Amino acid sequence: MARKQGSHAGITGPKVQEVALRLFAQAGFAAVSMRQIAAEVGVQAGALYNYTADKQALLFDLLRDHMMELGRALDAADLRGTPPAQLEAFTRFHIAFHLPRRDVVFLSYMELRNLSPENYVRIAALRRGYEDRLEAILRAGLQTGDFALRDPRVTTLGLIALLTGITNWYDPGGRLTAAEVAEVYCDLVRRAVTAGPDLPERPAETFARDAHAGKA
Amino acid sequence: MARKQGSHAGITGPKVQEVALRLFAQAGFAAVSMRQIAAEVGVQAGALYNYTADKQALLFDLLRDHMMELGRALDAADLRGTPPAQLEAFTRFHIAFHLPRRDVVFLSYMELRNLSPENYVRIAALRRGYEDRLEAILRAGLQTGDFALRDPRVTTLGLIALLTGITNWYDPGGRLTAAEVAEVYCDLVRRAVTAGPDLPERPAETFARDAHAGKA
DNA sequence: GTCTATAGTCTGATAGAC
DNA sequence: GTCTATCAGACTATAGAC
Repeated sequence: MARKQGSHAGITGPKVQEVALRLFAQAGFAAVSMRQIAAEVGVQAGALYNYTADKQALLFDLLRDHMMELGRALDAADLRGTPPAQLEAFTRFHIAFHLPRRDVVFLSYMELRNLSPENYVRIAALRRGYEDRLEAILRAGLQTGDFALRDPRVTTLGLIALLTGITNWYDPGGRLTAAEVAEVYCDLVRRAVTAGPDLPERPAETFARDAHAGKA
Repeated sequence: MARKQGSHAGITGPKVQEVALRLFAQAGFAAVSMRQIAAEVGVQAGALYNYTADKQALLFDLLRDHMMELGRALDAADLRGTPPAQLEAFTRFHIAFHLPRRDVVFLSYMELRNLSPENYVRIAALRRGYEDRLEAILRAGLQTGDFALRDPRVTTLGLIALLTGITNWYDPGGRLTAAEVAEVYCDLVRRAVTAGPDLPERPAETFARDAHAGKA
């Protein structure tokens, strides 16, 4: 111990990402200094620049890696069956993926504004791709008549906000297990969009006059 | 014009709050300097300290004023009638109040971590009071049999996340008017919690074993 | 790959003139 | 109530020794 110098590639690199993620999530990107990160990693500030071009690249890499892992995990998930079955599978996938990653989820929403314009566009495109996967399920269910909803795009954004919001309050040591929370939310999501005999009077898609224009 | 000195109480004071809110929301509390705020207000940095004890008091005052105005506005809203009517009124109120205040809503979620512990407790208590108003409506609807849901507390937090999420994507110049968005969300909220003849098999409140313990 | 040292700039907050 | 001037420290990023 007490080694003050030497080569640690393969150890320091991942540790920089880990520490930066934790500190950014706790205090905010702008509030965390490169010296703080270096101190927790166990090196001097200058050494960080062997692993990142600058502070903002550190943030971008964290967000990009998160979004790409999300996409890969969804690809690997089993989202077959009828639209209601797909919706339940998506709901459970979203909760299961996001709940253990509360730090980076918080970062993904809070620190987009600290990305450069080009980097922002890249992250936003990845997010849009994920949203589109849910929207496709909702549209399929409209076609089959399983779902009744006024606007697939807005409903998509609403459901994702509903589900992602869990990460803001969930306490692993709290009253409910993650599985119990997932049950509550599966119910909410399913009932929010399911066509039922009690509510036939409203048109399914009142505001779809420009549904593919890109804007929400 | 070109006046460099003089007394402007009653003008500068509110302007400091305005500018601070806008800059904090745009760039984050930690990323905004007192000099930046002063420059946009049109004074020198030192003059700000006539209006705030320090930078953090500026943030706390913004959040406290917002939460107290929210409470007063809800008190003034017409939330009578059956639980379903109350729920629709709450939904419309929440959207109407939050949509024109996107900056401070964003601040209220993102910058809680930059409050001192005492200040955090005060803001959290105000928020909890607001959440409890919705939870009371849900519990009333469970009693009357109008609503069916598994957990009033979790459902409350879910619905608030759903509704508040609108502020993250809504574009006043976009495809939908605020009134149209409100219709979509009224539908989602109502259907998510309404007891219907199609879904009688699930218990209304499976996880309520500790519903008043304080933790979600 | 990590160290030390440093350049150049910005920070929150205060003091005292007017 | 606002100004100017200033303190003491922190910041990102780089240079060069090892």
